[in-house]
Amino acid sequence: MSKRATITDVASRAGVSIKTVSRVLNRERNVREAVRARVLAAAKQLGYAPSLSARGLAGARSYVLALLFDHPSFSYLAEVQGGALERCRAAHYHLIVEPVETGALTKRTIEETLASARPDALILTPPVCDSALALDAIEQAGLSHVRIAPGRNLDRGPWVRANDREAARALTERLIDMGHAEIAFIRGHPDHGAAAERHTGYVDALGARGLSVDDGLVAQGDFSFESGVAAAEALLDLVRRPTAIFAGGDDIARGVMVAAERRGLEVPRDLSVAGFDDSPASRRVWPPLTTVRQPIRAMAAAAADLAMALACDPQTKERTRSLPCEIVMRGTTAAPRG
Amino acid sequence: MSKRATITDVASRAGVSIKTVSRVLNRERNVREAVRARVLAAAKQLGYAPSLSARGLAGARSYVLALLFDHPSFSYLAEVQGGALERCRAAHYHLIVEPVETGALTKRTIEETLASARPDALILTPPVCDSALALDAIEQAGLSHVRIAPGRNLDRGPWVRANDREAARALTERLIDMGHAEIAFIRGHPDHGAAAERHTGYVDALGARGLSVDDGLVAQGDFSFESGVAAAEALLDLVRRPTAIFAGGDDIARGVMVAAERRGLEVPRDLSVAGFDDSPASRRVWPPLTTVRQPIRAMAAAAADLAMALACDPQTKERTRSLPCEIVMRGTTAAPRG
DNA sequence: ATGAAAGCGCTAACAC
DNA sequence: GTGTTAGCGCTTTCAT
Repeated sequence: MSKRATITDVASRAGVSIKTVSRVLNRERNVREAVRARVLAAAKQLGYAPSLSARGLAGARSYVLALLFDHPSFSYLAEVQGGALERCRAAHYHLIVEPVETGALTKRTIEETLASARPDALILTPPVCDSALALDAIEQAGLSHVRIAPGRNLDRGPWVRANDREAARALTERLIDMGHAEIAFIRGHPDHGAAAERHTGYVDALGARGLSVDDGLVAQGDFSFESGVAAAEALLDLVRRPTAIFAGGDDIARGVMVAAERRGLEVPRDLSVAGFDDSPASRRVWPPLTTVRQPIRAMAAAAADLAMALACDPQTKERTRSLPCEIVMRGTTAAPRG
Repeated sequence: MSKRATITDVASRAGVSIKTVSRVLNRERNVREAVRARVLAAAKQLGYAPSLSARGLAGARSYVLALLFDHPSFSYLAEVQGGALERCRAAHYHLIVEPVETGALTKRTIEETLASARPDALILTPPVCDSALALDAIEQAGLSHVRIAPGRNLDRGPWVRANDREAARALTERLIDMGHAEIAFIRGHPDHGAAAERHTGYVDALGARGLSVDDGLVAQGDFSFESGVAAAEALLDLVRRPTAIFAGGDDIARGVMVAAERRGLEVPRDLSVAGFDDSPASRRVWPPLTTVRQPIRAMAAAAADLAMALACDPQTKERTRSLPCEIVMRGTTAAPRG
């Protein structure tokens, strides 16, 4: 339990003032190379590590990021946290994790749970990042934040998202290239920004391949399994039955598969189905679902980078980032018959 | 970005000194009820939350716990973290998460990653908690710690464990009560403390039910699938073939099931199999494996409690806790034939 | 039962 | 380039 070395110890050992030590540690300019080396050596010998508390108290930065989440799936939590930690480590930042109840979030809750820790910035995951109340409270508390995959309010501060539009376009083009001409699309929840993006990507693809967009082939869902069943039943009743259905979410896609089965249609022989999200369930259906995987870990890493950049310089220009998704072709897609 | 209220603001609003505010906040004695109420009201009106940095700098406690882990499974991480957070929340503590590479752990790494944050205590999960090097480094760094499910060095400080022995005993008794008289046991890795505990529980049960312990029915494994196959093949070759095999770990148990299948034995008709750990894989085999579930979340919660208690008072007497496991009877166990 | 004053270990202005 | 000084917002010790 030996007393920890302080900046003063390092300074006297190196024969300089504490300010110089501070300069070296914070990589400021105006330190001669010889002095820098001397300070670094002294710090190393003493096993010196600057105190987060003292830094946070004295300076403008706390070197702490907070990750807010609301009952995420195990895998989502692990991926997001892993991605953020990876970058925090590299930048000598620490990560505190804070579970929240999105529904119960108030200015007061935010203050109580976060004001004391004073992180340099918050990283918000869905669904917290889509709560206007949370955003209000965070702004009022004077904390900066970066959102991961926000569904709306894209104008309210920095965020990192997957490029849903581009991915939907790419997957649709794959279906077209397989030979499908009648491709239906089931949209996700109308309030969710990504749902619209995905639909736009689908339209992009049809246009790019010279196919006309038939609004009769576009149904509205809400990301739920049930909405998938309902929408698919309507689509499969059409005279010109689609040979492929691209669902804006994996749960919708599972609904489509059930509806197809009820109709006696075999997937993918009689109907190709594609989803979006690569949810764990998408691998546990048969055939395994063709879908789109979001780069969750990379998104979290990018969010941490943005958050730390903003902490250094609130004027940082880059405030948003769209990352490419991965198309995961599995068993539910094939060339149409005949 | 309004300036945050400080203890001085609260003090002047309540018409007392900052020391009195500090007393109220820290629940010290010697404050009149009327004054306490006045301070609390002022704090609430100002939305005051004490600064972690200032507290950590001035006082002996940092109100921060650090959770160390090394590539845990998604579910383990989520459970451990959830359990710890639950208690941190209640006590106004924060949790920082720190991934480590157990193999690469050195005094230097510990210092670099943790000395700066100065948590009041560390919570160590396997396998970090079984690294003597890590324990040395942590002790040298003067940090207190609580280990979750340590496999050895139980004398080196506080820990929380599942009551493996009692659980193994209970499950073995269940097998005996089903009618099994020839129950084999496959031990886990000899270096792992829990492996020995589980075996002891098995022996306890045989004794309690008046059965003799036949060392020929006890095989040595190492927690791996392969060791399960090998051990089971030997056991199933015995003249007096066991009617049940209790494996000291789920992976071993999966090996047993494969070995049984190769012999043309049907589980559970011809052979009952039980595992230990309730790993995700145990639910994904057929039939689903009878096993023992450790109370991971509760263990983490208890570890956080212990850690915070030690932070308040390093002399705290309670330094270890054993929590009961849950026996999970699934499809691999049944009464023996005939 | 309450208050005054002295730091904790840093960073930020400003001096030199 | 480098040093000096003044806090940051608390807890602690010691008065009263």
